[in-house]
Amino acid sequence: MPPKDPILEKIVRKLASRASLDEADRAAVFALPYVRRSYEAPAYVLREGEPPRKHCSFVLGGLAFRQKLAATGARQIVSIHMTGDFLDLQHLFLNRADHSVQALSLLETAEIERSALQELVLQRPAIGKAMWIDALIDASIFREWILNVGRRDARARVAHLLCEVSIRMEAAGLTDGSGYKLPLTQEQLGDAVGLTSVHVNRTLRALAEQGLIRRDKRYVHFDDLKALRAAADFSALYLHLDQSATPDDSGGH
Amino acid sequence: MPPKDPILEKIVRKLASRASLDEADRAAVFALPYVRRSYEAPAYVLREGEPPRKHCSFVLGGLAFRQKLAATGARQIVSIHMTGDFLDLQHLFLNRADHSVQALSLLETAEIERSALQELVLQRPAIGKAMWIDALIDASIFREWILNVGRRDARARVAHLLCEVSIRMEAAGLTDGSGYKLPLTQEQLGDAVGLTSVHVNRTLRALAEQGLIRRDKRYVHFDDLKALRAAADFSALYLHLDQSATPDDSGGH
DNA sequence: CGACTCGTTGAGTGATATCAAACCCGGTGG
DNA sequence: CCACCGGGTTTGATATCACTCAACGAGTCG
Repeated sequence: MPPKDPILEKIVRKLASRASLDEADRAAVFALPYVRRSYEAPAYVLREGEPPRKHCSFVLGGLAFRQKLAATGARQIVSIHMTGDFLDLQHLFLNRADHSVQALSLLETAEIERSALQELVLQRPAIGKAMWIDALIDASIFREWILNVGRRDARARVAHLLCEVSIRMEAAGLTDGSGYKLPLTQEQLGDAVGLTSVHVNRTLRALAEQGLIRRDKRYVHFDDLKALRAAADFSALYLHLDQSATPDDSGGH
Repeated sequence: MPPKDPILEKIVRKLASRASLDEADRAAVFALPYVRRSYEAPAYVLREGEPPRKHCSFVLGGLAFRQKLAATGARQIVSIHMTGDFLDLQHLFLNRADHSVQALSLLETAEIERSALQELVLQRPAIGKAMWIDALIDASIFREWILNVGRRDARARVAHLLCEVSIRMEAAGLTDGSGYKLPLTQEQLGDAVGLTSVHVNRTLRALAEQGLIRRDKRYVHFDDLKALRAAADFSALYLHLDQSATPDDSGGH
């Protein structure tokens, strides 16, 4: 067998963690045409209102976020993405982008042809299932964010975001669970939780004073994860982490 | 040909509006086993934390909503559903429910076997595509709600919800565009937009005083839809209505 | 006729926004 | 090496939107 492309290998691994792939599935992924690309920090991957791009991004490294704008000019970040995420699943079968996607740090991607990906998703049940799970988890996170922004106070909101980012980065192998370098400015943090950057600042300070986090510049460290989660009203159920660890293959074939 | 089941016919029509189905696709849908069921107003269709049900609901009539709870007991409604919606797509391939679904009014459904639906979605590309579109539009609405709750003031928030419900009800053939009977109590309205029922009440009054809506008990009437939409910062892009326009039922009759 | 739910209104409070200024720090150019 | 610059952070003072608490009214059901 020829040596496999290491990038497609990553995609295979990701999909295989969500549903069990047979040899034909793997071969189909390895046949996928793609190019590598990188985006500098505030670059747009996709702009609201545009028709979908010819390519779909799979994140190899770096961070990205989705955002929408209100008429007042206020911005709302609606999700954050990292290594291993597909950025375009949310538009895979839609005719127009309802939000923008931007690079948050230097973003490295594999750009896969959209039509080829659509084909795979529709024609290969196991791959389709894996992609469904990915898209559904995204949607679950959206729902949690509605709750976060709609019904929690500032303290819980930012604590919740800190927890989510921490856990997801850990799951993606980007940190251990004890802390990380905040990838967001306080302004962006505010845009993600529906607060002002000023208030985010005060809230972070309060969390630190209460001993829930420790900060050094951009780094946040969690000494008492349990207490932080309690303050955040955080339950990991909505991340459906069980579905990225152990594949179950009901419904496949 | 034997007379077709009128309920499965509805499902076929719905799917056909999203992707073009061939004869085999239609036959597969018509072969779906289902039972009718109805839920009385506050009944749960699905409870947060539970494993998925054996059946998936397709709404034939009435309204339903999704909700999540904060630790404080505060409730957040994260979406509203009506005739023609599938209620369980958001969990179709997940192992645990991350939110609850409840009947908002007398809810009439067709309950389709989950495994059969999974099978259809994965094995039949056209049906899979139609379901993808449905699920992705749900997700798009979630994103808009994050923006609504996170970055708009009370006036715009409730106006936005009024607009969305109006347009979706109109698209589902439940009203004309000029007004409708509010299906939500003010408390529920508040839970949907992240406000108190008291403040919703005042906000509705203000909208009425400004001539943006007219109210008679539970009925709301829109005289100046344009102005209301402006106040709501409403753009229908996120509903992706172009993708539900009833096209192409090739080979149907 | 109670008993209930839903809607309405008022008064007082509080959480978060706004406005404004200073500060910190890494980077750049003189 | 220093001066300056600019983005991000921090802090204070004040304003405001939405919440809380409380009461009452209207409709409905048993």
